[in-house]
Order: sequence, then C-alpha cells, then structure tokens
Amino acid sequence: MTLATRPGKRAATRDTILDHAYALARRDGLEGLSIGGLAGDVGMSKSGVFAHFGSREDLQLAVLDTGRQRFVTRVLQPALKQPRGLPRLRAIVAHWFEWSREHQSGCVLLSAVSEYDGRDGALHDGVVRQQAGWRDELQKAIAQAVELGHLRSDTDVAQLAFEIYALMLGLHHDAGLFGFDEAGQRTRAAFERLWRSWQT
Amino acid sequence: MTLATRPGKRAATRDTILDHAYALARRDGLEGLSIGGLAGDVGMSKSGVFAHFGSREDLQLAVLDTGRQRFVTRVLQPALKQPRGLPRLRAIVAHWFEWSREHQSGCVLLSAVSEYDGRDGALHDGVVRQQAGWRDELQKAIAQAVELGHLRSDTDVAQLAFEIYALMLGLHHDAGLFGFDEAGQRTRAAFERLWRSWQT
DNA sequence: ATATAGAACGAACGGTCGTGCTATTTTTCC
DNA sequence: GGAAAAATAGCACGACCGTTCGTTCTATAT
Repeated sequence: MTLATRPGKRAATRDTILDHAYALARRDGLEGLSIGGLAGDVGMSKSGVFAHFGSREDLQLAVLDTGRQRFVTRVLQPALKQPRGLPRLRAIVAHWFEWSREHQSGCVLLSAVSEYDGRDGALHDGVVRQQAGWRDELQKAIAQAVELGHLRSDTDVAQLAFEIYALMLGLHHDAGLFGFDEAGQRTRAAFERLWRSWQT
Repeated sequence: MTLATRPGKRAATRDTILDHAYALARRDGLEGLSIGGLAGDVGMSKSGVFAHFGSREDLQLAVLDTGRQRFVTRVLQPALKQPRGLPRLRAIVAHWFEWSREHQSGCVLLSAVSEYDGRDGALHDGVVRQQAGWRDELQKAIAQAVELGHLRSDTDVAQLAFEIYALMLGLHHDAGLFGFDEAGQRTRAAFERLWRSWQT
C-alpha cells in the first residue's frame, strides 16, 4: 500500500504544505506568500496545493493559525508546567526569549501584525484575535503572580503585560536588524529592572 | 505661470508621486507598492511614473527616504530646538509620540523593518542604515543628558535607548491593534517609571 | 474484475506585475 | 516663433498572479 491514498493522507499533505508555507511566510510575510511559489517549494502543482485550501486567503489564515499553534506549543505550554505565579511568568518570558532567538530572521505572527493592522478583513480579525488572546494569557499569568504575593499587590496587570510585550518587540526588532546577542543582553537587563520594580 | 511648467517641474512631479506613494505604502508596505496602482492614484500613466525612478526598487528606496525625511522633520528637528539634556530627550519622545499617533494606521519605516530585516539587498541595507542612524541620534541625546547630570552618571546609554525604542514599538503595536488611547496611557506610564529610575 | 472516491496534475483563463521602446505632447531656450 | 529638450503617454513584452476545469492515477470497496 502506498502512501497516496491511505486515510489521513489529505491531512498529512496539508501539514506538509503548511510547513513549507510557514517557512516561506517567515521570509516574505503572509502577503508575500504565493500559491505558485509555495507549490514549487513543496514539489506539487499549483492546483494540487490550491485544492487543499480553496483560496489564497484561507491558506494565509491557515498559515497564521499554524504560527499560533507553534507559539503556544513552544512558549505557553511548557511554561504551564511551572508552578503558578512568578516562576510560570518567568518561564513564559524565558521560552518566549528562545522563540525569539529561533525567529530572529522573521516571525509570521509579528509581520502579520504590521501587514494587517491597518486593513479590514478576515486576516486583520484573525491577527487581532490572536494577539488579544496571547495578551490575555500573559495577563492571566501576571494576575496569578499578584494573587500569590509574588508581585506587588498594587501591580497594574495590563500595564505590566504591555511592558513585557514591548520589551519582546524591542528584542525582535533589534535582533533582526543588529544581531541577536546584543539585543538579548539588553532585553535581559531590562527584564531584571522590570522584575525588581514589581517584585515584592 | 503655474508651478507645473517652470524649471523644477520634474522635481515637483516627483514629489507629488512620492507623496502618493508614501500614503499607499503606509497601508500596503513597500512590498505592496505597485507602479500601476501608484500611477492610477496620482493620475498619471504607468510609464510616466516609472520614468521618474527607473525601477521599482529605486522607487521603494525613494519612498523609504521620504519616510526618513518626514520623521526627522516631525520628530528630531523640533526637539533640537529644546535645550540639550533631559528637556531635549523628553521632547524627542513627545514628538515621537505624536508621530506615532498620526501613524497608528501604518508606518512605512516600521513596516519596512519587518519586511526587509530577513532579506538581502539595497532595501535591507537602507532600513538598517536608517534605523542605526536614528538609534545614534537617540543615544546622542541620552549621552548629553548624562553629561549634563540630568540622568544618573552610571546610565547605560545604549540600554536606555533600547528601552525607549521598545516602548515606542509597544505603543505602535498596541495602538494599531487595540486603539491609540489605551496604548498611549500605558506608554506614558511606562515612561514615567523609566525616567524616574534613571533621573538624578 | 469492476465501480467508486480521493488526490494531484496540467492547461488555460483574465489580470496585473515590472520594464522596455516609441510617439507625442509640453516646456524651455534662443 | 521656432528649435531643442524634457516630460509624459501609449503600447507591447514576458512573467507571474489566483482561480477554474477536466483529466489521470491510485487505492479501496464491491
């Protein structure tokens, strides 16, 4: 029995396509993703690739969700194994840091923000929903650290989440332009100051 | 005699084209900029627009430089009228803040960073040079504030520049996705904490 | 052995892309 | 006012775009 028709083949091929698409979108963004180029990369025909998604927009949405899944798997899930509170929050930042190192040459999630933040449509909505969801997770972890007394009781949860996110944006920005090492050092130093000023 | 027929017409038309191109690039990025679409927006023929630049890449570079000029005019130059040191540094941030408010629906300079940070070529080089130049200006203003005793003498200049930039990235990010008002408040609060911890 | 369904292919569609080349119009200079 | 020069338009090109359609191939079910 060949692989060509066994059950699950469709999903497996789709995953393969999305794997290549994710890699291409890291370089060229979701707007730079073309079905012909993707098909060439995968080694399939344009129409073969197209049939898995039905439209370019649905492909882009699928790639965006692939990015979300990978981020959750690589950053959030491992941190959830740490005890609630500051340990978990610091684990989130640490894994996020690693994610950023691996994605210094391009992150689909972040480039999608700058591609779609000023537009309408399904991709804009998907990006906003995804970013809001991640901000919620971050705030949840911060709130637990406050409740457990790891952070000052007057901590502004949304404010701290904003500042953490800003530092990670700074890391990504500088790493992409000037190299990861120096950017990483600056980000670490900034986080130390940040923890010190909110910790109990 | 209209402006359209005296010598310098070429430069004037070029400026008009760049004005439209800058507006289009704010929405679609430099990669989303097309000569045909731009020509339609300006009310010229494709070839007429094309003749002013010679290639799409040169057009993109010209738009990028238009963005740089406008940023310098709107943010750096007015701040240079303030006295050296903390007043000038805070003026930079204040004008930058205003720039960010006006560009919440899309900033050519920032989207160019995420479009070209992982590629090779003239646009990548231009983006890096431009970002490095702005970081230098920022560090210059910080260093003066340190020399004048407005900031602690042990201030890490590059570190503070990084953190200021990160906050402005956070502002742009949140403003574009969730609205400027809340993002502006958070950014202001973060800057107050930042000044407090480095001020003498 | 035959029928059925799934998956991918290949060709073609109308459009738009960037880029040349050639007119034609407009502007400047004498 | 007429010649020279500059600026713009018009047209065509090959390439690629997303999408549609009919076909082919293969594995399973009957």
